[in-house]
Amino acid sequence: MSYKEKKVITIGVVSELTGLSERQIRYYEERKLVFPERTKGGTRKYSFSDVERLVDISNKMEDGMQTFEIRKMEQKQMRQAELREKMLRGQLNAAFNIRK
Amino acid sequence: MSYKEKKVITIGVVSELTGLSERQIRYYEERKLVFPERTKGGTRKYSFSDVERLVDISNKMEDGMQTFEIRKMEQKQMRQAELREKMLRGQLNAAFNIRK
DNA sequence: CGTGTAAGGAATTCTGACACG
DNA sequence: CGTGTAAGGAATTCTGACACG
Repeated sequence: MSYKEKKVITIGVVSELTGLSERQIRYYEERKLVFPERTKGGTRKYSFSDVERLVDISNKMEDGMQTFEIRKMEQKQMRQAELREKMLRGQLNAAFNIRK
Repeated sequence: MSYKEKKVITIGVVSELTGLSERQIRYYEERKLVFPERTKGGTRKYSFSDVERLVDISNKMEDGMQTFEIRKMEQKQMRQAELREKMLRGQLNAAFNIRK
């Protein structure tokens, strides 16, 4: 796994990197927008990817979007990405695998 | 600056990532082999690059090398890198900048 | 020299709740 | 709904020191 995806950053540092309060960061987790890992002791650990996501969320919140709208939007993008991949696979199969 | 160089990881996580004890990690800092940053409160923060360096140090220690030898070796590599760059610059100057 | 450990304290994080709106 | 805050406790980290070798 790349460094960008590795969950190693504590919430205090994430707060500094994003400009968000720890309260906000925990709340966005409660609303299923970010998914930190935990140490054995229970301390949250985030990735740089999470930090990017949080900055993105922050911008959308400033634009007046609500958390459930953001979540819905991300899910939609997820579904579309899956759809694109599925279609691509289908075309590849059709092209190379004419007969079963 | 790239994610790899950003100092964001606390010593506990570094310990897990490297397999080194916190004691060892702090000692290698004392011996000038790693240079973490600090939070306002004084907590150490490391980069993924530091983690790589620590793994490297760990291997050298297992090979029976002493901390001062490791430091000396790294300094030598540093000097050689500088030298190579200086020579490269000189050649570029000679090629493109014939007259002052 | 390199590392483990117990010690005491400080910084960091956690959760659940009340508040405002 | 989204966020601030005070509260109490637990996890994490820090430093300086003693120990072994």
